[in-house]
Amino acid sequence: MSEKRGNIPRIQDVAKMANVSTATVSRVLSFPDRVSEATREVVLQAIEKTGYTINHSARNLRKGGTGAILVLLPNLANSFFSRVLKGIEAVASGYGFNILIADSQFPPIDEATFGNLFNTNRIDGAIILDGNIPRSYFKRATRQKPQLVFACEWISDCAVTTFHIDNLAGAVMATDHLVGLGHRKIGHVTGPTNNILSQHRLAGFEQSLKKHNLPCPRDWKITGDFTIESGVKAARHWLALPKDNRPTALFCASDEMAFGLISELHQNAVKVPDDLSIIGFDDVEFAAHSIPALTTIHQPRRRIGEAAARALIHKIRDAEAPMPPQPVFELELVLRASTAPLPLC
Amino acid sequence: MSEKRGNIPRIQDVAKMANVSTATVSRVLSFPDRVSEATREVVLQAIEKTGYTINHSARNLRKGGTGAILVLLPNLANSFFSRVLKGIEAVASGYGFNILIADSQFPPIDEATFGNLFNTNRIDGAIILDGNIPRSYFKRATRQKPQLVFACEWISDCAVTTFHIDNLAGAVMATDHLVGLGHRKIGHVTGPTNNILSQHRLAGFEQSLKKHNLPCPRDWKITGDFTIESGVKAARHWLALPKDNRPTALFCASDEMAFGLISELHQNAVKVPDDLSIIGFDDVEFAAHSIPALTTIHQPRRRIGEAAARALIHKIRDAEAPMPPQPVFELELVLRASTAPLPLC
DNA sequence: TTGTACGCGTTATCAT
DNA sequence: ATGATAACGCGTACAA
Repeated sequence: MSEKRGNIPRIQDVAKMANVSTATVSRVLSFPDRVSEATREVVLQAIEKTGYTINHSARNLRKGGTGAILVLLPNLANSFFSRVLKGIEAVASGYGFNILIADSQFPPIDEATFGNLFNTNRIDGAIILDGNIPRSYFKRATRQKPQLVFACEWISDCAVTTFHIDNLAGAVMATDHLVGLGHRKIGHVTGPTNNILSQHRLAGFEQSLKKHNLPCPRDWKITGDFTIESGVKAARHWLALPKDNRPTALFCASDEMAFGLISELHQNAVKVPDDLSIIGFDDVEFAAHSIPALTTIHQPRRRIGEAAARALIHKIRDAEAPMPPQPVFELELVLRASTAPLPLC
Repeated sequence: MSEKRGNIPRIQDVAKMANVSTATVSRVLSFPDRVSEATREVVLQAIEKTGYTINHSARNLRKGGTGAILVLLPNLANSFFSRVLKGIEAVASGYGFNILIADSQFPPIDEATFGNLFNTNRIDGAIILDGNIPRSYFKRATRQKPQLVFACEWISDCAVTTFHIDNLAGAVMATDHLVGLGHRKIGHVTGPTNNILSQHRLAGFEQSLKKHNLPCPRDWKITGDFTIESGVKAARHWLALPKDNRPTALFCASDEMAFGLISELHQNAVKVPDDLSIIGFDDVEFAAHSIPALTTIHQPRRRIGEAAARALIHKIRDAEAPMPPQPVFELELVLRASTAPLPLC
């Protein structure tokens, strides 16, 4: 009860109560092994009694770190990312790191804001889930750069560790599925053109079609941007196509777009999957409960977040140490009700 | 270019370059007014040239704060909360605060973890979005308690500022809507029994029925827990009710439950709204694009988050200052396709 | 194994 | 208006 200073207990108070030096208390906290059983016991009790907890500002100042990591994601309101974030949060908080969150797309982040965030004086490292941050942002940032890891998305030709699924393979799986159902006219609703995921998924789509000797006119590749709204627009695009020559199946680069698409088609009395088969990508929560339930490609969002966080913390602790091998994230085709065999007639 | 120490520029480097003392540099940063126009100019240039950025650990240590706020939410993977979080993030980062995120329900937070988080040595304040944190957790926490604000949910009889909509009024709006459509047999799918929101929404539901002299048998109040899965279960409950005496309309305490409900009904060939009208609560993203589009009560999630964050920061800056008046969050009945007039036959 | 003493980078206080 | 300097609380050489 005899602490100084507004009664918030400091390491000194513990030291006094335990009749040891502050150094010993510190050691008990950081390297319990370097302290004798007996004194450790006493110190631990004193900590308990005083209610002492470490002052992170002081520790970080002393150690030259911040104890914080930045998570930069395109859109916090998107449930896909919040799942990844959950994985990150779980491991980061386990290691005692704070999380700094920032949106990069809504609204778009400018260079000044980015520089302000991506700064050794604020964070020890960053997990970036947006592959469209301009390269120049990184170059101009402070000379001393925090550790960096990409997740889900990434910047090509950039020697930075990244954690993501094999998007091309996933797109092949999805397209193969449609082909397997007998569809011959297959279209694709893409993500934003400049997005790396869009590009890989488009490539997978094209690779599958080529493998099966199937054509894909320009008109059947509809540009979207991953959002529900762009799915709605894609539906209008499809509706405007000539009835005798339009896709009987569509591969959407995101579940969200598939939802928008199906919803708008429904407004126009087009039945999924009877009139048109639709497959999505991601397997968000809602895919299992939409009407019709959405066939899609599942990716382990949470595990990706966890892996990225673990790797980043590893880097922060020892920048030189070799990275542990990157896990392979398994993909899974989840069969539900939005795809069906091509009617024979 | 002549900084010491691993070339990360410190306030001293700026001071030297500008030929002033460190104190002056500090003042330029914190109280520009207390410095002459001329020197301010020089210092600003020096800051620019050196690429100096503030060291938050040092500042926080000196100031006796942490620069971080905790956001404790029931489930990060729930899109309702991620929207609120977005509002919080926007204002917190604007004021230079870091955000510490933690899940309180998945998995349930234990007292030790909570105490570890809710600690003046780690955070300056907390925004709690979970009304089911046991009171004892707060009592036992460190004597020095961080500032606290509730949002969305809250603990009753607790003299803590909270930001939330009028849930009872919202429930009345929803139920009145069903009554207005001619429904006389109206049921309710509740949230978890111990949840404050569930209780208020249930109260609103009952109040509206009473006002209209409508009965509500026990069987028509179905206990859920806000999740999609509990909506599915509610559907099975409804299906098991006698066909000649079951609700023709259902008010769901969350959109998620409404989705699960509709999805499961669809599996069983029950048509919404033809066979059963359904209204939700929250107006999450997806409500506008589900099939059928969901009639629901809209609440301004992002604004709630912003208001809570602003209030908390206000408290942190000056604990004694009177709180600004709490904004009134407007509710809105959003009419879509999941509710319809009771058929006359 | 333990204690002493200094420094981490900043800001508040007190001078000037 | 500006400068010198003493804290802030902790970790870690180094000495004992």
